[in-house]
Amino acid sequence: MGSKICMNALCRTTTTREWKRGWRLRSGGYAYLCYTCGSAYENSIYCDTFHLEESGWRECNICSKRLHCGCIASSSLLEILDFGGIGCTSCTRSSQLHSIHSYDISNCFGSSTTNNAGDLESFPPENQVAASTLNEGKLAQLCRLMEANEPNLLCQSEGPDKNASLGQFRQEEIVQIIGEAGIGFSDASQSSVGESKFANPDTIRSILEMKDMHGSLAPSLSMTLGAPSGTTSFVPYPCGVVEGRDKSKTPPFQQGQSSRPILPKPSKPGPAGSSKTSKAVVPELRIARPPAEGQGKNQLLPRYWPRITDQELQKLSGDLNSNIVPLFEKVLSASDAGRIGRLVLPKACAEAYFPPISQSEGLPLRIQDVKGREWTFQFRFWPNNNSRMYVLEGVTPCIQSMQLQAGDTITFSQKDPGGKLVIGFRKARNNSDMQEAQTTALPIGTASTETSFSAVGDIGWNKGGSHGGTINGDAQSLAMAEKKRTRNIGPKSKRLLMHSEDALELRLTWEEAQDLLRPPPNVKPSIVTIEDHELEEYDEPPVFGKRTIFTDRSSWGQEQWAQCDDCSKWRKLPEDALLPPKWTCSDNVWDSSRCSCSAPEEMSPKDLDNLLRVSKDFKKRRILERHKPSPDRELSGLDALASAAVLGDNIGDSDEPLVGATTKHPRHRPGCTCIVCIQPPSGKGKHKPTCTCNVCMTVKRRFKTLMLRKKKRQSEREAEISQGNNDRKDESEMISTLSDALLTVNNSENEVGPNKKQTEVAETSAGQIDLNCHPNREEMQVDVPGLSMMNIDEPFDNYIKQNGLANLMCERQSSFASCLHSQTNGENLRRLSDEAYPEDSMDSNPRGD
DNA sequence: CATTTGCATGATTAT
DNA sequence: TAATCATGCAAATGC
Repeated sequence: MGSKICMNALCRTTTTREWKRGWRLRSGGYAYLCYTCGSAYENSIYCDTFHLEESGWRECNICSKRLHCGCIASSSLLEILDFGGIGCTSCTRSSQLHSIHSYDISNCFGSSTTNNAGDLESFPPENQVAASTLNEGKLAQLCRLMEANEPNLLCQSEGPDKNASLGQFRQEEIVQIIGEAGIGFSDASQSSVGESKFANPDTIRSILEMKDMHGSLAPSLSMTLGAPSGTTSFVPYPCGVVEGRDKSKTPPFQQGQSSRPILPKPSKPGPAGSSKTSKAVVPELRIARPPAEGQGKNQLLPRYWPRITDQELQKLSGDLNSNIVPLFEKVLSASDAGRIGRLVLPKACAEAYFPPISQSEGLPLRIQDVKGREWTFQFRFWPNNNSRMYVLEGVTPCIQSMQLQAGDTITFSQKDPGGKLVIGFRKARNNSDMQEAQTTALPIGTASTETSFSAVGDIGWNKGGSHGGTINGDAQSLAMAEKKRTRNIGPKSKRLLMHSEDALELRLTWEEAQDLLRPPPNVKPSIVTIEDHELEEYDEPPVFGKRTIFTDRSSWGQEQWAQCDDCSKWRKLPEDALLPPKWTCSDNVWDSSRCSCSAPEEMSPKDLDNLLRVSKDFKKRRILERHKPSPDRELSGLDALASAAVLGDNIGDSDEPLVGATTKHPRHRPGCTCIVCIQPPSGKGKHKPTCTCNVCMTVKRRFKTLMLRKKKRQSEREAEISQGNNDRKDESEMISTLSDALLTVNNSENEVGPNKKQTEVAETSAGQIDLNCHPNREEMQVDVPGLSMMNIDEPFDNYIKQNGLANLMCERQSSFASCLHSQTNGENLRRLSDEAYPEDSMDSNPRGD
């Protein structure tokens, strides 16, 4: 299994375990969601828990057919591939047939297991030429398969054992594609060994690199990262004899390997212009490049792979008037960016690219910035658990001059030739931008969510940014954005991102987004029949469609409803209708009597209200199904809380105990804004009812939010009981108003207009309670026009009195929690207290304070 | 008393 | 379970 890295610069989670679903596009892009933050994983193609959805689209990992999964009644049509994802059965079968005709790739390129994979000099010249004629599509497929199996393999020398472990199917597929792509090899691969001598990843890589060497095949890679000859003169600190380094774990270098972005591949050129579409959204993908040569670079975690774009690289090379080889990069932690001035270097990076040091004191390292200025840092290490911890000391001035903060990325490159180290940076974008990127860019296969700056502003210094600390307009806005981002993410970028409000929201919006994927407009699918099932096959990636709602009313059967973009009237559609993003009554080809905005709505306001509510319930059930805890993945406390927030009380109302109530809470650290961490140290005085400290105000606010929700749910229940009774309408409207406001605040990326009905449909992505969010942000949630939180002060006080909680604010956290536990109607409060004071539900305070 | 320094700890991730 | 690394923390040093 390969590891995946979250593309979110502030997350960068690498995982091999958990996945969100996503899309793979023919153009070569992959988009899966980080389980941690909801951003897109990079180089991801497979998923342990890949499963067919009740609707939506999937692409065969082998033939790239686009399958409308909604047509698929049985998963027997698809096979879950060893490496994840799906393949249609016809492909898997044919691939197995094809595999016996495989070419002996290694023979073509020399011994794949003993030669250095990238050594183009070992290739017969005719092969190099031949390779340039490789069918790009096939190679792209090959790339995908390779990365599907093990992205890291593309840059690693792996022995046959490892190769064998990748699974039979996968190997066959690789060979198949190579075989199909092998038109270019045909001359040279005479000795076809039919019995599979499967492609070694190195060999595959060599093919890919040959492909890269020829600009015609990889235009976006034309910016060389190494010596254009294919061999490189760049071997930083090659002697690399360092005490304590485990040489046995360091495979030999792959000579002649030039750094290259591995995937997504450039979009296929084609008449359909799909590549245009993709590029329109994200002009240039930020792809992790396999690391350049260096001692132990094969151990470099992909999270540290440089992600400089070709454009940026070109700019940087131009600025420094030298060929630049990206080495690695690191997202700054709070410690790195703090005043302490120590930048912790990833061990592998330090040992790969920095000079070997034997003394803890290390040595001074002169590093140039992109402006040509020279900085001197102390490169040293600390002994740590029989290992070393490498740090760069004295980075504060540099960090400050670059105006970097935790979450930003610092990059290390090297001039070639010369080997001069170059330091650069990339500012992280703020969260809202990232969210936007999630919902717009991902589904069409562009996986970049990281940064949005121009090539000029990306790597390098802010224009006008100076040592003097004066900030010009651009930098000021940047600084403000950064401030905002920092507030949202917090200084502990990675850890605090866990289960943050934004992440939870992203999970939902992504799931919702899945439901919005539609066939590309004006494209007639070809129909393929597999095992008597007709499948739609599209050459174009899906597009975002219009949101519709489904109802599951037993008396009516399942229905689909859509809202006209012009008149906002709701129109009934066939259950399987798929709408384009923009849809109006005039597009209503199913009901000629209601194909005009002048036609009255089919439903009465009352029915409409019911419809929306039923739809919401339907959605809740679906989400509940999805979030149903499994032995593999139980909801953590915050997951459960988020689900509860989304689903109302469905979870909490059940007799089952809240799964994962003993949630792992992020380790409490300074800067953490959770309710635990913002409280005063224990034993330092009690709070009075009138106390307005952060803790009390937060507790109060959260209590109010809970009360509000409870009231809302209660109203809904009552309404359901007396269905059809208009008595509830006023209250419902009030709730809807609140919901609208919340959605407007929280869900701006959904293009939710002022229309109440429309926003209500989008409910699943809003209204969440997050006990770990910043109090200031919560103000937004309660700042509802006409329904100020102040209005419910009274219920809050009453509740306190009724429940004997007058001492609520006076008690310390533990007594608060236990007090709440003792209340009979405190289901929400119980959750609140469990989350707020996990010490009660955990074995101990991890910090022991 | 503030800051720096060196190391220890433990959360997280990789194997 | 091992490795990594972010950060805590106390001793050392400086002002």
